[in-house]
Parts: sequence; structure tokens; C-alpha cells
Amino acid sequence: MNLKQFSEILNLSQTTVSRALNGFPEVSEKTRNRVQSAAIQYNYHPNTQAKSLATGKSMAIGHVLPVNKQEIINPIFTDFIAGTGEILSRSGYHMAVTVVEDEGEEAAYRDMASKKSVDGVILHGPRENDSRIPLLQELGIPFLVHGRAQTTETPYSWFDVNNCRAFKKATELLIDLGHHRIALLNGLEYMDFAVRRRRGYEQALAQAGIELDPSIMRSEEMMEPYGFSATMQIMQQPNPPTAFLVSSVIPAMGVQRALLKLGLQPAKDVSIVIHDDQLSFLPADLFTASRSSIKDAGKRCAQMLLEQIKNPNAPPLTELWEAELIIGESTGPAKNK
Amino acid sequence: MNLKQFSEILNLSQTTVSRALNGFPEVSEKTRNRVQSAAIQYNYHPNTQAKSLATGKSMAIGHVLPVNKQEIINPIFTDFIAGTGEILSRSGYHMAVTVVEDEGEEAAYRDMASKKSVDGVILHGPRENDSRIPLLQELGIPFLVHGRAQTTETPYSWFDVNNCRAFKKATELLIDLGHHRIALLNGLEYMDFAVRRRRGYEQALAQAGIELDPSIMRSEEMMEPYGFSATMQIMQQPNPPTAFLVSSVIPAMGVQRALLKLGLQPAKDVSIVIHDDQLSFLPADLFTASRSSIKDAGKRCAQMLLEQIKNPNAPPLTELWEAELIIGESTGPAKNK
DNA sequence: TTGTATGCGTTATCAG
DNA sequence: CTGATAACGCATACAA
Repeated sequence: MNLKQFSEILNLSQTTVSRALNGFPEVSEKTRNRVQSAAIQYNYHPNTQAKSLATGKSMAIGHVLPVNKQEIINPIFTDFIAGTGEILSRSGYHMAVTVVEDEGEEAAYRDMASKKSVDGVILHGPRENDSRIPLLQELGIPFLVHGRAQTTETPYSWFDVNNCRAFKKATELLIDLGHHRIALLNGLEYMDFAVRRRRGYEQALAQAGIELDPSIMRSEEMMEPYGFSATMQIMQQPNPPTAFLVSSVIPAMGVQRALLKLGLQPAKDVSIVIHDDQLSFLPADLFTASRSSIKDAGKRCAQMLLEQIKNPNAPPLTELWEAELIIGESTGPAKNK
Repeated sequence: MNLKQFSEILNLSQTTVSRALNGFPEVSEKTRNRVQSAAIQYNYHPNTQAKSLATGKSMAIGHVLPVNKQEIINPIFTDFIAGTGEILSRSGYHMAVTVVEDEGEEAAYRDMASKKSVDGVILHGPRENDSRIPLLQELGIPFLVHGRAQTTETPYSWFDVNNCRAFKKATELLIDLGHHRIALLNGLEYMDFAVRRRRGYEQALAQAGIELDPSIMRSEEMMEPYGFSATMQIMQQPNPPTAFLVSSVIPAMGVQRALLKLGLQPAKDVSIVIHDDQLSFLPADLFTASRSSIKDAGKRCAQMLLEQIKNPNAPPLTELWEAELIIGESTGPAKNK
């Protein structure tokens, strides 16, 4: 059923029906009610493509996901889009997800711009001086960066968690508990968030006069086996750490597994502090953590992007959330040697 | 840049340019080359909405994700769409992801049909006698079910793993190792796959003359804390099992955590067999498993759906994969009592 | 092999 | 408050 047929049923012009459905003020209450209830009755929905063509709006938000980079298509992303999608669908938007080979990412954005297939984009996993940011600016697509990239160029909209402070506080907590050898299992350090986390860790150590020890610092993709093998290796070195600071609950599961395998009790023998994205499928209160819900982040990102689409000429929006430091069961005082 | 402008640059009609770009045979090699290189040079891409409107094809595959049902928006889904998206993007398709409140699912499908916003749909998480299947049939949208629903109605296209046989074999393996008390930590049993898995488990037990014991059987969402708490509870009952059969590696992580907490060694004290979807972020060889890559499933589903879109009148496509039984480090002979 | 004219289903402009 | 008509950008039947 299209508009023409539908308006014929109602004995109205297409124009009036369209206006009634789109909430234009000039149509009479009576007509509007008649149209709206008929739309439900006949299950009439305007064709998306035609509407897009006429308005220039696609009512879609794009996500470009490089396939080889596990950092983006990962379980954290799932919880993120659960939040994003929830907000978007309330506003009538859907998500256009494109999977690309790593080297096809730029082309994908150019494509979107040229085809006008999305009204905005959420940019995931920013790196330092991420080239995608100037690209999107050049293309003129509204976009919001989930995270930040230390760029000196023109400002852009972003949403981020204060990773530096979160990890500084987490490290301070461990230091206050008497820990002086604290291992860091970070994410990949070409990702901006990982750089900031490392910086927070370093700042806290420096303040306490503790020297950095690269032999107990790692940087890899946040997967369980990484946490396991890094812990096995680090704990079997001479002078092992008494605490671990871990970038996500996923590798932390591996850390815990390794400790148990080594006969060590979390909290009692070795303390663990993690950054907790509050993933829905993993335990919540197992670890002491700097906590910040990734799903809520997804919601907020969607809201900010929609605002930006609404006011294209407004200055860039930025928002920085503080993580909450939660004391769980995985930390305890350092043992005196 | 639109077709009109682009064709004026080339001094050709819109028709010829369109044909050259869409691979029609009648256009001369020379013209085609000229058009194609100019398209690259001027970065011309046809507008998606206009193309869709003219052809009736949206070049999009839909996923409808109910937000409250964790069973669908979960880390397994992530790996699935990584596979799906990879295949689709090669064919020029993208994915339209819509998040809906649980009760809005039917409306979302009706909406898609009415708006013609997708060319096909992948249906996730089928239940027994799933009402979405007749709905999609009624709406006339090509669709492929990932999994099956025991429906007596008209046939439909599906892709599935032989869950029943996988769990039967897994159970047999444990029985062969001398285990007679085998706990089952299943997924939610209103999901079709969970029903089939339970059936496989029951068949193997029946063959071996072992009676079912509901006190060591659970059915919940496949999350880590579920594995942990179910194991803690089951192992502290009188006459605890000597083996666990677990629906996914995620709750299995919890099983393992519980066993270690209870001072029990996997394989040695208690055996664990899981179904392993080969999630990218969790350990691969930790458990003895019936293994079947969820990412490959995603790929195959995409291929099958595309075939179906191509030949709308062909009979439904179905495909059943057998899982591979992999011996890992989590199984051993039952201890003699 | 190329071009002309029309339709796809909306929204937007302008007139009444 | 309502309606006729022109875009929107492309594909395609038909003509040359």
C-alpha cells in the first residue's frame, strides 16, 4: 500500500495525508485523527527509500567495523550497540552496520557520504591522531567519536570516560593498600584509551615514588587467554608483583584463572583491580573495579549524535564521564615481605 | 554529485552512464571504461535511496534485536554478525540493525515489510513454534532462520548445527570415561537449540541406562555467573556429579571458577564438556568441546539468504552442520568411588 | 550502441 | 485548512 492508494481510500489528497502523518500543524484535528487511525487499520507505513529521497534524510546511523581488528567487533561492542540501538529506535532511527576489510575503511566512509546512506556515524576505537576524523570532517558527515584521539586539528564531538583518572585512582587504591609492585595488563597501546590508562597508572606510580618496571607491563588485545598467559609469565618471573591492574573483565578472567592454577588466592595473595564495562554476561561484583557502563555509554553516544544531527551548525559536543571506583572481592592489603 | 551532473561531464546520457556502471552488456567497452574511470576520478556513487526506490531493492539485510532478551544481543551474536557482515559486504549489502522492546518485535517486521527497507532478514533465537516464522511468510520477506523451530507448518529456510547429536556425543564421551552422574547446564529451554541439546543428553543417558536427575540439571541464560552459582550449588548437594555438560564457554568459565574455589581440579576431580562456538575472545583449547564456529555459521547464513533473495521462487534452503568433538584438557576418567 | 521519456513513493512549494 | 504539481536521483521500457 502506498500513499496514493491510501489517500484514495480516505478521499483526501496525498499532501494532506502526508501532513497529517508527519505532524504538521495546519491540518485539522479531525482529519488528523481520521488519517492516523486509518493508517493503523490499513497498516500503512511510508516507504523508507522514497521518504529518504524526498527529505534527504536516511534515518540511519552508520557503524563501520573493520573485520580484522578484533578490537572493534568484540563483546564490548555488543553491549555498546545494545544501548545505542535502544535510543536510536526510540527516535525512529536504525543502525546501518558495514563490515569492511581493514584497508577498506576509508572507502566505506566515502561511500556513505557520496550515497548519503546515513545521517551520522559513530566512530569506534579511535587511535592517536586518527585519520578517520579529518576524513569525516572533510566529508561533512555528522559524527561522534566514542573515545578521543589526541588531535591538534579542528575540534570534533566525542564522548569518553576519564580513563586516565580512572586508572590513576585504581593504582592509588592499590598503593594505599601497600602494593608497590603492580602489574599492568593494558589494551593495545595504539588505541587512545589504552594510552590514557597507561598514563594514569604512570602518574600514580610517579607520585608514590615507584619506578616503572616494563617487565610487569603488557599491552595486547583484551581477551581471556591474554590475561592468563601474561599472568602465568609475570608471576613466574623473579620478584613477582603483588597486584594486577587489568583493562577489562575479560582478560581479568584469565588472570584469575592463572592465579588459581598457581595456587594463589585473589585478594589474599594477589590483588586485582580491573576496568569494568559492566558487560551483561560476565560477573559484576567479582572484582574491585573502576566501573563505567558501556551500555550507558552507547546510549549517551546515540543521544549526542542525534543532537548534533538536529543542530548541524552547533559547536561540537564533548562529554567526559568519571568512572566509579568500586571495592570488590579481589583486593586486599599487600603482604609484608 | 548525482547522475545528471556526472553524465553531463561525460557528455553521455544518464541512461548510458547508468548502464555502463551496472554492467549491462550493450554498452561498448570503450564507453564503459571511460565511465568507470571517471566514476573513480570524480568519486561518483549512485544515491542509495534513489537506487532503492527505482529498483525496489534496498541492498540491506535486517536484524531485529529484542533488547530485553539477553539471549540475542550477546557476545555470541557479535561473532555471528562479524561473519555475516563479511559476506554481505562483499556482495554490496549492509546490515540494518533495529533494536526493539520485546513486544515491538512483530511491529518491527511489519514495518520492514511495509517500508520495504530490507531485502531479507535473518531470524535469531528461534523458539518452538516461533510465531515470527509464519509472520515473515505472510509478509513475504525472504528470511533465513539461524536455528530451527519445530513447526509443522509450511517449510522455511534454516541453517542449524546438529545440537541434538552434538550433545548426545558429548554425553557419550563422558559416559565412556566412566561418568554416571553428569550435570547439564543448559541454555534457556524455551529456545529451540536448548531443547534439542537436552534431548541429545537425555538420549545418551537413556541408552546407557542412566536415570535423569533433575537436581543436577539447570536451564538459564548462558552467562558466567550462572555457571558459577549453579556449580556451587550442585556440587554442594549430596551425591554431586563427576562431570558437567555446559552449553557455552561463557558459563563454563563460571563452572571452572566454582570448581577451583571448591578446591577441585577440572579433568582430575570433575570433568567438563562444553559446546564451543569458538568465540574470538575466549580460550580455545581449555575445554573438551563439541565445536562449531559461530562466525562460520554467520557466513553461511548470509550466503544462504543471498541465494534465496536471488531465486525467490526456489524451494526453501536448509543446512545442518555437525559439530566436531574436540578433546581438550577438561575431561578425564571418572574416579572410582 | 546510445538516447528519450516515464515511473518509483515520498515531501515540499505554491496556490487556493 | 486542503490540493495540484514539482522535485528527489535513479533505472528501465521503448525508440532510434
